[in-house]
Amino acid sequence: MSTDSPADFRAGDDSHSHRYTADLAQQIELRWQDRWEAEHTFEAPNPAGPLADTSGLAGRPKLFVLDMFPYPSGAGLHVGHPLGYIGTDVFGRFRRMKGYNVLHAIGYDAFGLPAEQYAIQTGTHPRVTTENNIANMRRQLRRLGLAHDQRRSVSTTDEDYYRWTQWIFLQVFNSWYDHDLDRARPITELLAELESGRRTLPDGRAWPALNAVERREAIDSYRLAYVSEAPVNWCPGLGTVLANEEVTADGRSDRGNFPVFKRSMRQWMMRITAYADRLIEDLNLLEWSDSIKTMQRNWIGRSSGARVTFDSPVGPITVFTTRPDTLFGASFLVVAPEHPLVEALTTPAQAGAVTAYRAAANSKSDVARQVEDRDKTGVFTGSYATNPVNGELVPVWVADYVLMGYGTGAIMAVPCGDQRDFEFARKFGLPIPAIQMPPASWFAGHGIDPTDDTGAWPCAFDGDGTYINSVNDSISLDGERTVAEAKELIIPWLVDGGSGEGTTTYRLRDWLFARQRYWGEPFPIVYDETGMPVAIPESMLPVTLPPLDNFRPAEFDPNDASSEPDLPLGRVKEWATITLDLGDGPKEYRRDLNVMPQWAGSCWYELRYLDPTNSERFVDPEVERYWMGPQAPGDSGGVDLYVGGVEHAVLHLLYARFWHKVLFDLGHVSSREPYHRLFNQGYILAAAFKDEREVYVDALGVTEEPDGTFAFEGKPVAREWGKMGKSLKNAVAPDDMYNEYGADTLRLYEMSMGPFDTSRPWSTKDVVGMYRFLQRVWRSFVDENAGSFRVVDAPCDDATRRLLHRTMEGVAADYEGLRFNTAIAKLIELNNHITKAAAAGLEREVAVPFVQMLSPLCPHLAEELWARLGHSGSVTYEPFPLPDPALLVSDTIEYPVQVNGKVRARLTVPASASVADVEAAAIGDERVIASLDGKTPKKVIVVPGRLVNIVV
RNA sequence: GCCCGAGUGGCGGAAUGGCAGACGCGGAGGAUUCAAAAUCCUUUGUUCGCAAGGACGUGUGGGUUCGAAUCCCACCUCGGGCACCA
Repeated sequence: MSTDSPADFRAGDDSHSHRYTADLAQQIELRWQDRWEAEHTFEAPNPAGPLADTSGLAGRPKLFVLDMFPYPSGAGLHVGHPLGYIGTDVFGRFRRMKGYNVLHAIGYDAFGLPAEQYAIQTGTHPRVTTENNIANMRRQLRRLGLAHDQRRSVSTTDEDYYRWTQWIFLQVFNSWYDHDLDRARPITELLAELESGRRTLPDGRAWPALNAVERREAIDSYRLAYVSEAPVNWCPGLGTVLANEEVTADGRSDRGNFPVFKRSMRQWMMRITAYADRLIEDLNLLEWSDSIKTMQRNWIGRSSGARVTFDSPVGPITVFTTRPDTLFGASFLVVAPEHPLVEALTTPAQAGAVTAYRAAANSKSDVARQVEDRDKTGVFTGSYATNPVNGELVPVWVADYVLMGYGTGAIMAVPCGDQRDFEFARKFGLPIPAIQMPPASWFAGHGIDPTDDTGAWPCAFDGDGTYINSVNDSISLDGERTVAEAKELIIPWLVDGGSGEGTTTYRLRDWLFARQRYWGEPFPIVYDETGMPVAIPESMLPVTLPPLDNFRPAEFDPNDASSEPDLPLGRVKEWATITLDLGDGPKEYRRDLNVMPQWAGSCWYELRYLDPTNSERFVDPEVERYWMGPQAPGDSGGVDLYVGGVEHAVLHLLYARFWHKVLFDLGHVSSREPYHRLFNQGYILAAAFKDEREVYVDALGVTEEPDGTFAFEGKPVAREWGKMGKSLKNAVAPDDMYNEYGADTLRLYEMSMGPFDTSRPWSTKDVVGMYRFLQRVWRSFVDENAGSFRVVDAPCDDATRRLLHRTMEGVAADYEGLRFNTAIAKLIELNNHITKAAAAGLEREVAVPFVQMLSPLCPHLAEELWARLGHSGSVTYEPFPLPDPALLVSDTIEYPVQVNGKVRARLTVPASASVADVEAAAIGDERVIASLDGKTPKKVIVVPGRLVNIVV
């Protein structure tokens, strides 16, 4: 038997000419999709500007629901992609019926590496492939019946769009971070402060004493977007540098899995580190899952501690530590091989060893340093530094377990309290003085007797213990106190003595923003004769991407760390220079030849959805305030519901929050955060099959053998599960599902598979369950043989009415909580009841709310039935049915009666029965008496409305 | 190693302190059909029993409770994130 092949499940023709078949579904669906478009059904009015229609707003609360910005793939959509889109569509449609003005749109994140690589593969210009791919994706999404406002469907590659991406870049470029006010401000205000003398430069130079070039350099050093020579991630395999966030833990590109090398290069950076604290603090304002918040906090990696200065013969060495309370236990220093003082520290006797060690460390990639050798290596420099708490001379070592990129690139080693230092000290025979006495439990846990002789310790001790040996003339930490208490004692002492200060460091680095590729937004920047960047005037935006036939990047050996970036835009000689008059007469300028990373366009797209046709501003402030403004004092504002996969936990979500905060600081938006509520939907997984060469075979061609094994073309293959996609050869196209079952069935199936936030395996053979459900629904309304409408005006019976109203209550709550799978189960139960109860015809009082409840999930079928019920308009804005509270409570209650927790009988009593009545009835029940077997009940628990439990 | 999340029938899942397995797939039996597909009806956790009915059952072991899939502790397995970050 073949598995997962749509052809095997094709709904066949049959003699019932009025049955709900795939063909009928298709007719209905296409008809309603055309009508929605013609009637502009899903266009959401703005409060101002070209999309304004204030009559449509009257009294409606707003809802902005958003899907993560999709990349229009050349392979088209598979059924895994629309899972989130269907969920947001159902929710949006439900809220429309609850009276909301709902903004739901989707656009295209079409710049970037994948689009360029696809173009290279197909030998077609990315402009062409991108447009084709977008057209195909629009077609596929339209066929799903999503209630999107088409007017708002932007693409990052549209000149009207990237003009504003460049404009925002200039806002960032023309801003600086005022740490006193804790917000970004225009660079012009900085200039004014420096000129007036209200602010002085950090290095103490006087502003009037600087020449014009020095002044520009000083200003440039404040900008939120700046060019700097710094270690970057160079990826020859992709021909570009990458942001830290785009490099995996094992030192490879997250796209393409190519090796990445640390190299020093001059590159554009964005000062996201200025926002590190706010990016952490404002997480508290957001409705995001704890796991995503934790991932962001971890990525930013804030740790508080102290900088402590150790004097040395060649000058002070500053170390960063999170445990200044352990200073008395610092028995040596370790500096990174790249530390600037290494050369000076090295004594002639040690020169050979140090030079060799540095060379070896340098030749190893970061990957090798971090992954291959966890075994500690290092060499002594020959020099000693002075521990400020006790004046002891401690040796200074060089070791590659200390990273130049974190803290100060130098550490004080406290081997008794830090496992890495402990291992290092053990290996090189360095002293391990104890400065804390661990609790007895710690010794017991390691099976040794308590001792302050660290020679007996199996590992370092990290925690609260009794401080010992931590005394000098002016301070004592000795005695029982927590780590936090000890830190509070030592930091003021360090400050008083001028040997240290409390400080905070971050793992987060500034965002490397330039890419040496073709398919991206050009920088709106030129360089003059000084080589310093100059902004292109806003009036000249957009800086359009020049046409280029040979847009391929130079091909490098992915392992060639010494290769140099080759900028495709540099090939357009006539574009690379430009004559401009920027106020001092026409001059020739060199253009910036980098392009922006793909993240740029997705950092602000939700704002453009709000006001896509505005040619004056990136978004009208009134429109932004309406859709995204804070809803109450202290509210962050932002998108009401943002749905997407968890893979953007740090990349997109961190960058977009950063840009949004800059725009907020500059007064361009009223919301502090772009995405108020984030919901991570699960993925659709699918079986993938590998043959004996470990190569994936087309899953559609795999058959299941009677013994439960799998075969492809007669040969055995092994099954595994993975995200649906091209690389695993297990993609199922939505187009096939529309053809075999219709879009409503596909929507229903995807929503019924499981909870919205968990991943679930796709199973084409299961789709038929939802198809049968819709056939039964149709059959309830339409006579399959005659084609006549079965809805009658007679009232329904009491049991049906009660079930109907319970369903109204439950389905509404499920939609609101994004529990679409249980909402569907409730609708199926109601329909299963109807098919038995309404044999003579379906009562209108059931039919009307049933269609309304079904419509968010299956809008096409619902519209069709709604029309047959006699309505001329769409069901989209009909109020969602409200249950009658009186019908939600019943006259009688059935109590299960347990004896010692096991159900032994059932008891039906009037709802008005008192606890005592229920208890008496339970004890008197003959089945209960039989179960008691003559024993006397010790206790009888009656939970009103739930059950009775008798304890013997 | 550290931090999250999850383990329930043959399968996807429901129940978040109160009748375990809603709903769907698959299986079994039946209706329809010349036959099949499709569709419809009945049934379907395991096990003992002719039956009535009983026993067992939510990864494992313990605990709290009248009562635990649900809460607590320990462990096992799987998935995700971070990882020489001082």
